[in-house]
Amino acid sequence: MEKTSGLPFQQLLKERGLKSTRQRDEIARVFMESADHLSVDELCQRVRQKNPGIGYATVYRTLKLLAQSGWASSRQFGQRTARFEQRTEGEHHDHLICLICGKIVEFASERIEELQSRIAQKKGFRIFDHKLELYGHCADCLAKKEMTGKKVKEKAAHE
Amino acid sequence: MEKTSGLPFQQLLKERGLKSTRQRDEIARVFMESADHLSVDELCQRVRQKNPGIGYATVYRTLKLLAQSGWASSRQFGQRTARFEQRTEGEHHDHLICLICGKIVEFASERIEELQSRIAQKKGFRIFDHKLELYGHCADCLAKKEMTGKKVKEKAAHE
DNA sequence: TTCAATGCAAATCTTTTGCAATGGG
DNA sequence: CCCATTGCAAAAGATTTGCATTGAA
Repeated sequence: MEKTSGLPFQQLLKERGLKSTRQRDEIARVFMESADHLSVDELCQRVRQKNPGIGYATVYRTLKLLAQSGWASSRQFGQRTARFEQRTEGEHHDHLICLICGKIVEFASERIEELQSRIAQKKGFRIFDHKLELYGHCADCLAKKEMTGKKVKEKAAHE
Repeated sequence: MEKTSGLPFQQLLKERGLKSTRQRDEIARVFMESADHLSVDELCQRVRQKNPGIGYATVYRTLKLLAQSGWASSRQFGQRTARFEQRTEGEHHDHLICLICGKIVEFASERIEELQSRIAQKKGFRIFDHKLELYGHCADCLAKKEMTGKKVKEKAAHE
């Protein structure tokens, strides 16, 4: 399985018959040097710090491009705004999400990764990313549920 | 691990200190006897066949309730409309998704399920549902990519 | 009776698109 | 030059919310 995210951005563009532009390069650059879980809005803000005038639409379009090429991947935990994170070659983290209070706990499992690759291979896919989310009730909310009849107030999807 | 989805809907409501209403009961009933991958819109249509006048908002609210309680789970493949499916006790299917053309292939892996349960248990969660999606390029799109420079037209996120 | 639930419409919010202008190759 | 890309503003949706009314308990 060859590395894709090691290639320079320009090469990726050429590979797909797309043009390299000031905006694309800048968006990609800023994205690549940013931390995890960036929203489109946040990315746009940062890009505009040095390049005012870059449009929201362009950020969306570039991000879509990055995602399709395996450089970025999007998550929508709270089911509102999508958040993007860089796809790093090795490590992944997955998430446990509480349906009541919205708490998110990260975890990682190499074993699961392996099984995933095997399945993908069998189906002829080349996988760049995966998303594994476990939904349920966290320990805290389970405890509260014991107090039957108490209405457990839900926390709004945040962040 | 006790079954939650075996309980009658009314019991679930009482357990959470909520009222049982004509609308809630009907929405839950119709939902439970429907097939997979129902959109909110579709569910609303069906409910209205027998109960015209039930509001969209109520369907959303009830569905949210069902989801929080582990009866329903939502997916957002194409990242547009959410689709809900009943959470059946045993079997799950997961998805391989092509980032270029949008193709979706289903698969199932008991082994992965097991690992998931183990992780959840370790973190104190009671899991009702999970979502596993593998993103990459399908065999077809990989083949097209060989023809470097050809712009591979993307299919709009559909359905 | 009391307060949660409903229905409607308006409000929000995210993401997409049409189109004229711009700029890469 | 030609056509893809951009920016803007408008559009398109999906989901949520405010509020007066209704209805369970």
